[in-house]
Amino acid sequence: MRNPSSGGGSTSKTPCCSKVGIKRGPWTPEEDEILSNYIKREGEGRWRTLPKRAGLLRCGKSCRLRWMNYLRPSVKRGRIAPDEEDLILRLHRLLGNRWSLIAGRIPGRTDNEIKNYWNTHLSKKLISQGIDPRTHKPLVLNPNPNNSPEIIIAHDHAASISKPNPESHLSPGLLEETGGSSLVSGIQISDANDQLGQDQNLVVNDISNTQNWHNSDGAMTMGLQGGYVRGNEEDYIENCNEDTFSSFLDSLINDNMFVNQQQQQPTFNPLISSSSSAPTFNHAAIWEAELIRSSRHTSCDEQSELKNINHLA
DNA sequence: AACTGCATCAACCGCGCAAGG
DNA sequence: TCCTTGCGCGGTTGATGCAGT
Repeated sequence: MRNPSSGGGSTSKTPCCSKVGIKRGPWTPEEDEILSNYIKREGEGRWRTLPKRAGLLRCGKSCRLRWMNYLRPSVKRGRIAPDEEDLILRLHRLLGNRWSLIAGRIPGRTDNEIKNYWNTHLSKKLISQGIDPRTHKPLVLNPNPNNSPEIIIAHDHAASISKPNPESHLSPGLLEETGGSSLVSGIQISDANDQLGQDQNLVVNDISNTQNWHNSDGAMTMGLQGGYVRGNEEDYIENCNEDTFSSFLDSLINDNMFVNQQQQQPTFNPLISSSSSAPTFNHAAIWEAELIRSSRHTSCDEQSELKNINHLA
């Protein structure tokens, strides 16, 4: 499948994958059975040593991946249902390419499966609808008269593809608004070329005045206006808990939210807008930071969280 | 039947984070 | 405080199957 010499954790961090004699490529039914039986007997974990203990000529990472994405009893096989697709779309708009978080809210689906489905189906679907799959905002036609029509990414895409500024005091994964317009409403579209550099300076040097955040995927843009005092941000984050966080996220993916917004904004398109009412934005900003912080520690609460979205899934 | 191009998805890769020594 | 180890994540690759010619 791949060149064995090229990879597999060539660094010291994952030496197991570079060992000679480690099998790679597709798993055989026999290997699946060995792995399944072993994990059912001994439980998950200790992936690094699991292959040796189980008698498999695989690296630990490969075993974990196979179990997580295929062999786990809870993994649901088969096509993504329309309601699941809808949920993925909403969650992606909120969370960006945080596939594990998205998968954690769709029972039986794995991050790998959702990621693949997104890349092969949903992103193309959105593009065909004139929506940037990364930002969930409308693609804009480049009015360049010299060339044939060209689709370019809307204003804030520069932020979505740039790396977090290490000097920023925002949490990793958070990026400041670098585009040319406010996105508080989530539906305001601006010229892709306007004043990018100026805004970048604004962000770096005067972040306290920046009114909008969005994450590294540009998926969730949130205003800090409307009375939110940035100095209280840390308090908010420190005092929040997983249950409240879960409730917040659930509220964001709840149908009622979109219904209400449509009532308030007749032209509102839930697929392309990242908007919400101002109070929600304030909370969203807080929770986005918390989301980043907790992104690697949500599994322990996922069961309870899943209960909260059963009505959606 | 043979070939080509495209779509799909399982699996791999490299990186970052957290925990422990 | 530093280093090592283990784990998990998102991005990417490549084998495979299918449709079209």
